[in-house]
Amino acid sequence: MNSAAPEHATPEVRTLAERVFHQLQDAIVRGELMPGSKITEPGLSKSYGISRGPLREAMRRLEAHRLIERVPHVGARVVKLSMEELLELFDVREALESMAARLAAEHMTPDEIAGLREVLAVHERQSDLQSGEAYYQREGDLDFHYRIVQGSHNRMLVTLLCDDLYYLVRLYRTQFSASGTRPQRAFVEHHRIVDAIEAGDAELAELLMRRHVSASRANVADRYAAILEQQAEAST
Amino acid sequence: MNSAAPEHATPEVRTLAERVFHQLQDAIVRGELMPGSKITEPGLSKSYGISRGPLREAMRRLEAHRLIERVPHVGARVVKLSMEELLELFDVREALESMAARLAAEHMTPDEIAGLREVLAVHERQSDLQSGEAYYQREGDLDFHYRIVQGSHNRMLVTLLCDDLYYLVRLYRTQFSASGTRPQRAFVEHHRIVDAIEAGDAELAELLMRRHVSASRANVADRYAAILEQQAEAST
DNA sequence: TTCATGGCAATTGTCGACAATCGAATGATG
DNA sequence: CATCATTCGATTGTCGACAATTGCCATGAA
Repeated sequence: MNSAAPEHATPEVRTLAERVFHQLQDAIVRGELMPGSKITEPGLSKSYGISRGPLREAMRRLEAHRLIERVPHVGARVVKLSMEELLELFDVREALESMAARLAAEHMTPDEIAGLREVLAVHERQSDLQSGEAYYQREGDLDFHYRIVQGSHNRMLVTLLCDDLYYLVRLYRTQFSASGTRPQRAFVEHHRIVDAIEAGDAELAELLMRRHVSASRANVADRYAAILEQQAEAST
Repeated sequence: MNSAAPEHATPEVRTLAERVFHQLQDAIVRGELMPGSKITEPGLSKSYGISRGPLREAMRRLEAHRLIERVPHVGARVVKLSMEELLELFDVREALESMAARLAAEHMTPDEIAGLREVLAVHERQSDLQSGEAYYQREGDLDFHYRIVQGSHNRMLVTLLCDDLYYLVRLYRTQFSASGTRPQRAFVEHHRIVDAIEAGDAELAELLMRRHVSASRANVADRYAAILEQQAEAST
């Protein structure tokens, strides 16, 4: 019908509910629907031009992916993670992605490793540019982690991380992006992880990924503390 | 305090969809709806005496919890894990629960640790009985893991394991229950994990839990191999 | 026999309307 | 003036009916 929307590589849109689900997912991750804002069924129903049936189904899927929170008879609102919950998310990532790195070192194919190196090469070119850092921090980093998770060849792991948790990560990536020398260090860590995977050193890959995610978590925590302090100063 | 039976008798059933969701969840875990069997909306709608609206919502939630699989315009069927996927599930558990044990050692309160010891005591009394083993293998073990996960005080972790993955684990627990001396060894491992948690030794708790889940995985794999061999013999 | 094809029944997707429930504004009362 | 009960509006939960798509089965030809 009206295919004016910038649909890029839409995965399986065989039904209205699927389409509006992806649209809402994108709207939330891009920040168009701000965290904590309330969303009503009639409102979205009108703005998207569909009935409440498919919309409810889409919202149910968003709830399953933890992008919105619903309470019966009250309504739904876009998820708003507290700093505690954001750090908890990093703990889960640390556990899951270190396991993924271990499995990737054991099961990744040469083709997949080559693709991983290509991602690193792209990052290197991007990081030469000043403006490249923003991209690297925002989406490029996710590409790297995506590939390793998929390289684990563990469907359960892929579903949990790529389908469920990474949308949450993307939601807060812009807010607490890496700072200072963190991007450069992260880039080096990425290289070492790939080296370990290519060498088939599962234990090392696991250890490096664990430290990588842990360092990323610490960076976010530091940045949050800095923001808090700055706000405290400003209010005096 | 409450009995060791994992009857989360707090269904908090404020809506029809919630109720039929829990009913279906129970029916699947108890084996009344066999894995791989197809379920139709009109069928369940009639048998549960509700409209298709709430039923679809319940099925959406079941899909989110990975207890059923749906394909658009075709239908839904109860999930049927292959042995590969079951072992993948154990890998995820190993990563998540070892992290949970580490966090539990750091954050568990004395009260929670006391409750954990009480669970072990119940298990010891049960394992004295011959018939107790069955209980221990089936549900009692889950109690132990439940409490440690909740002791991590990490909401993300609790949701992922208790709300999502443990129902899958329960589905296949009856099929590949522990065998031989495994129950006794598992019991000893449980004790050592609690000791580590009580001592606040996070690293040790993490290591022990990792090995515990890994051993459990190996036991399932062995049992599966034995069953395969047995079937091969019978067919000759 | 085997394969393609057309129609048919069943199931899923979608819609609009009605009923149940909640939150907030309003007014009464100490 | 503060507190509480009540009413009202809006939103969510539920239902039945219609349209779209799928899989099956019979029919016929190579």
